[in-house]
Amino acid sequence: MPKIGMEPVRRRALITAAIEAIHDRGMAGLTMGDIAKRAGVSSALAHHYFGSKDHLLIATMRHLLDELGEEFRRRLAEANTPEARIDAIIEGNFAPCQFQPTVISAWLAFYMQAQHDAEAMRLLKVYLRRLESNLVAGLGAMLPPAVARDTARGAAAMIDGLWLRAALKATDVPAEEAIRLVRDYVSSTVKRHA
Amino acid sequence: MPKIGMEPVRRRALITAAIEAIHDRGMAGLTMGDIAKRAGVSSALAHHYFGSKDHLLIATMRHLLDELGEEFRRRLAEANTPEARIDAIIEGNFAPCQFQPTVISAWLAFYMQAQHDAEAMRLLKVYLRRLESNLVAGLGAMLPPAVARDTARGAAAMIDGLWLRAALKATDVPAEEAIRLVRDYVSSTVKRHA
DNA sequence: TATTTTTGATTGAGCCATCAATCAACAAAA
DNA sequence: TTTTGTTGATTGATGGCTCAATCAAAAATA
Repeated sequence: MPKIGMEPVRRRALITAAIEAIHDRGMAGLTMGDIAKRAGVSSALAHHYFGSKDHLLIATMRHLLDELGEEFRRRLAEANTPEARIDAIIEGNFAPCQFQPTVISAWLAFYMQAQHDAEAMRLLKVYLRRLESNLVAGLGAMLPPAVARDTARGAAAMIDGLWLRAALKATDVPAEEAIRLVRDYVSSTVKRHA
Repeated sequence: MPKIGMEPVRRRALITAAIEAIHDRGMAGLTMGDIAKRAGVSSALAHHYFGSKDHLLIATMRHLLDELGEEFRRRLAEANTPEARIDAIIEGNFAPCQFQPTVISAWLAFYMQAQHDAEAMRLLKVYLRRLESNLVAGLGAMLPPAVARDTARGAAAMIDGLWLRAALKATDVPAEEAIRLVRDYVSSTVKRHA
C-alpha cells in the first residue's frame, strides 16, 4: 500500500539502518543490500533515493553531525552562566541518544572515512571546530586565553577518548562517570587558576 | 632472484603495506592485491604466507600491539621512580614511530574491527588493560586508590583522544604538546592530593 | 461521480566489475 | 632433486548499480 510522501521516511530509515549496519558488520562488510534489508526495502530503492553507497554514507555522517548539533543547541539555550555552558557541552556529548554503541561505531567509521574522503574530512572538521570553540568560549570567561585553549583541547580529547572506550565496552565506563571525569578535569584546572 | 629466508622479510613488508593501505584506502577499499603491490609481491604470495585476508589483518594488529609493547618495555626499563614510570607511559604512546598517520589509522581500524571480530576484541583488551594497569601502578604510589583509578582512566582517555585528533591533522597537535597536556593533567591531580 | 491519466514508490532480475582464494608451474638455492 | 619462493592464470562469489516493469494513490477530465 504505497502512499505519497514516502521519501523522507525512507531516507530516515535507510540512514538509521546504515548506522546499525556499520555497527555490526563494520565498514568492510557493509553492503547496500544489508542496509536496505534492515530498512525493510529493496537495495534498488536505496539507490533510487541516495544515488550511490558513498552518497548514503555522506548523508549518514551529515545526520550524525546534525543530531549532535541539535543536542548542543538545546542544552546551550538553557545555559546562562559560563559554568553551565561548559556543563552543557560535556553533558551533550554523553547524552543518551548520542552515547550509544551503534552511534559511537558510526562516528568511529566517520573518523576513518575522513582520512581518505575529502567530504568526510570537511564535515568532521566542522564538528571538531565547533566543539573546541564552544569549550574555549566557556572557559575564556574563567581562564587566561592560553590556559583556556589548552584546557579546551585536553577536555575535547578526553571526551573523544571516553567515547572510543565506550565503543567497546571493554572497560565499562557509564555516561555519568565519563561526565564526572571530564568535569573534574575542567573544574580542577579552573580552581588552580582562580 | 629469489633468495632463501625470505619469509620474515615478506611478512614484515606485507604487514607494513597493510598498515599503509588501511591508511589511504580505508577498510572498505582494502584489497589483497593492493597490499601485495605495495609490498612489491603478488597477491598469491600474500595468501601463501598469511592464508587469508583475515589472518593478515590479525597479524597486522598483533604487530601494532607488539611494537607499542616493546616501546613501553624499553622506556619502563630505564624508569626508576613512579614519576618516571608515568612519564615513560605517556611518552611511549607518543613516540615518533607510533605517533604516525598510517599507524594511527591502523589503530582506528583495529578499534572498529574489534566491534564484530572476537579475536580483535581480545587483542584490544590486552592493550587497554596493560595501559590502565601501568598507569594505576605508577599513580598508586602517589594517590589514594580511588583517585589513582580515576586519573588513570582520565589520562588513558585523553591519550586516546589526542591520538584520534592527530589522525586527521585537522587540529595540528604535535607530540610535544600532547605529552604536555597529559602530563599537566596528571601532575596537577597529584599536586591537588599532596 | 465515474473514468482516465499521471506520477511517485517500489522491486526482481541481471549486467559488470572486482576480489579473495586456488592451483599449476617455474626458478633458484640447498 | 628436494625444498623454498614466487607468480600468472583462473574461478567462484559477491556486490554496486541499472533498468524495465508494476502498482497504487492522486489529479485531471468528462
